[in-house]
Amino acid sequence: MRKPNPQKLIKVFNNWTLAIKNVSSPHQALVLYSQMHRQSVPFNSFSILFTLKSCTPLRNPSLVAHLHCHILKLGFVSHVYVATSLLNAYVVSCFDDACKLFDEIPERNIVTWNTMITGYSRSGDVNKAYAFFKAMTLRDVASWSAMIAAFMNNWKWNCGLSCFREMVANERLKPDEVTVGAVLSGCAHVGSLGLLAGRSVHAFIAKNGWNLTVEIGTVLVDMYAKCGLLKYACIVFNAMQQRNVMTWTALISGSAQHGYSDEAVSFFEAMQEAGVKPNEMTFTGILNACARKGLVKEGRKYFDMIEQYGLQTRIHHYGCMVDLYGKAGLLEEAYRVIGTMKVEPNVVIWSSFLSACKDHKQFQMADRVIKQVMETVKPESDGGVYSLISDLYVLNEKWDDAERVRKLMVNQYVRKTRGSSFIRS
DNA sequence: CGGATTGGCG
Repeated sequence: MRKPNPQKLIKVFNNWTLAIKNVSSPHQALVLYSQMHRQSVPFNSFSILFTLKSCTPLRNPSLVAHLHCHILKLGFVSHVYVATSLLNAYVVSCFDDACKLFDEIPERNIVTWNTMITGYSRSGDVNKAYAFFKAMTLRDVASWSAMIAAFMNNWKWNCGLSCFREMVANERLKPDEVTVGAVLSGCAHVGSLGLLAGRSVHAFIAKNGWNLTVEIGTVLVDMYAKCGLLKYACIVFNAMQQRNVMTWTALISGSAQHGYSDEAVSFFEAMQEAGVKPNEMTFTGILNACARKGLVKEGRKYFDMIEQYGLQTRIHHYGCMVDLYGKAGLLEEAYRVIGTMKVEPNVVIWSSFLSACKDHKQFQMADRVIKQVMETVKPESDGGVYSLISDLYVLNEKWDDAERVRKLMVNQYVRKTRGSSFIRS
């Protein structure tokens, strides 16, 4: 990896603000920012804006608070752009602080309000987001897109769709790529429930003669694939002029999700032939495909490929492997995978392993992990894994143990979020 | 001289 060199940027631009704008990491931006401070270079709104923007993805509340102090001292809170950018930084790191800041901002504009809609959306309070949306005297395309996304992300996909329809009906508003992107990713999120809506959005795109850009094409492919209409996903995919990793990943993951494992494998191979480099999510998709159909040999090959591509092996990847070996009855292998993990196993991993033990009646294998599972997973945080353990004891005719575990389960009606799909093989 | 905040990472 190349070492960042902020000094060089100053020489290149001979201008602190432009140097900050052109950094490639938040760290570089902060180095330049603190140097400006030390050398008493006067700040302007631009230098603060670029620093904020580059640090926002870090989602570090204390860093944001630190920058907030500087902004207060320099008197830039009254600058709408700076204040809004700061608000956005709080929205993604600490929403409570964002709310406090919003009340203190002396001058707000549409963008400031839009940022709050997204904030409430992210915190799961779609009603509050809608209250803000309604309270606005003027709304632009971004306001509508943010509101639609808020509905979609909070499972109010029918509200999101009627919001989109309302927008389309309004002559003065023109939905753009981001708007339909929000609608379509919402449709994809709810699976086949969103298919009808997704198709109507596709019709909208076609009717208006929009170009099938990479972004639009990818969300369409994702929507159709997640809804189980692989055929339509392929039609869109083939019609696209350009495709990127996300396009391929949408196709692969969608196929895997609906049990089209062989297709997923072919798509993965075709992607490699096309010279597109897979990312971590691509591997989650292809490993998921292998797990569903018991493609052990292929799964192992792809799993090893992750590091060959210089990517990190994430917990999802391990989860797929445990699932793959577990479903195939190779419990010893699954157990070995858990042992080699570089991160702590989570409840998903344990559930997957234990349910494989249950299916294959491998009680002694389950016994090797039960103690550890019960130590790391609290019964109130996940009842599902406790009922699995109890089931295993019952099947093994260890009635006392089964009873002991059952008593630990405080709430048997644990609500579980699950994907919805009517089209499932 | 210039250089701007928001809506979407599948």
